[in-house]
Amino acid sequence: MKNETPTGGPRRDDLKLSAQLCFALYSTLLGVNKVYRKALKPLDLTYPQYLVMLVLWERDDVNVSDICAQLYLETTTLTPLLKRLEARGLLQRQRYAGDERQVRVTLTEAGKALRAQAEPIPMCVAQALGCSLDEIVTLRDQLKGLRANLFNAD
Amino acid sequence: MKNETPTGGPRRDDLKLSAQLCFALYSTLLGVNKVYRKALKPLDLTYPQYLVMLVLWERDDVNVSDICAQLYLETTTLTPLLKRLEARGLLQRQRYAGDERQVRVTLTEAGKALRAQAEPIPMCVAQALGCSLDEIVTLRDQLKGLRANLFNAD
DNA sequence: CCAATATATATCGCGTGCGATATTATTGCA
DNA sequence: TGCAATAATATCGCACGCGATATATATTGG
Repeated sequence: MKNETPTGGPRRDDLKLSAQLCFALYSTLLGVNKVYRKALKPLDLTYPQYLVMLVLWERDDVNVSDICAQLYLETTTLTPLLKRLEARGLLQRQRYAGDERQVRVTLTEAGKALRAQAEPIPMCVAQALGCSLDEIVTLRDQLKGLRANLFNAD
Repeated sequence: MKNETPTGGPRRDDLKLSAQLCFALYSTLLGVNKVYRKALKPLDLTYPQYLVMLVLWERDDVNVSDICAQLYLETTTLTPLLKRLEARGLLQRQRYAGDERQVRVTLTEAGKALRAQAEPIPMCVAQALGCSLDEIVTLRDQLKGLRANLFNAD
């Protein structure tokens, strides 16, 4: 027995738990965004914009789909976001000569300089999370597993 | 020693872990939305709209701020969402006679009837999550703790 | 070599999600 | 009582996030 109905599917309570986990994820992320919004206000960056900058600070000169893959986002989302960062002078977008379909994204000096200003962000976030390192690591790894399942579903 | 610097703050690696947890949350939720989008397509509901319907199916005739509190959303987000559901004929919004500031939300017959169509949703989601019950419960409860911290941070 | 196919990015439309602000109703206090 | 403070909801503007679709370039098969 355990968690199976006679036909092998999950029980009714199990289904509720899954829905509860999803809502916990949803509502917790609202809180994450709230904390990042406050922390990023001095930089005038949104959380997704900050994620893009993190990618570029780690490795400059990547194409759009590289960023998409790393951040689990669609080009549909990234193209306008990148254009906004370009308009602010933080990065440049230019067609790649070797393959004119690709657009290479590179940091400007202003984009590189912003990294220094972003230094206190992780500390703000760590303090807001306020939970133990062990818990953070476990949670992170469980979420990675969940994410893999969700993106592979169908 | 352990996880403290001489000044008592978190170490550099700890900060990275917090950021990694936040990104895991962010990207996992993208997957959750993806799964719900597909499951909810026959109902023509978004995930937040579905959450509102769940609230109302559980307890009808609530005011806007009740829903806000339950879903961790601002009225700014809910008002337009509720107006869309009202326009679709799933619910009604009317000022409460006892306190004209409040707006009471009640399900229409169509709104109640939609519940039957929503019955297979939790199963779709449970299958997509594809992890053990124990893990789901643990994750859910850890996230609740995290959420409380995040919403209480400053 | 050239047409069919695949790939990379962009455009459009719509629904969140929230900060700043406005509006109306209620409450509290002098 | 009357007026300031508070509360509940709404409006506006902007940035995601993605499905559907378009466009341009590259690749592949005949």
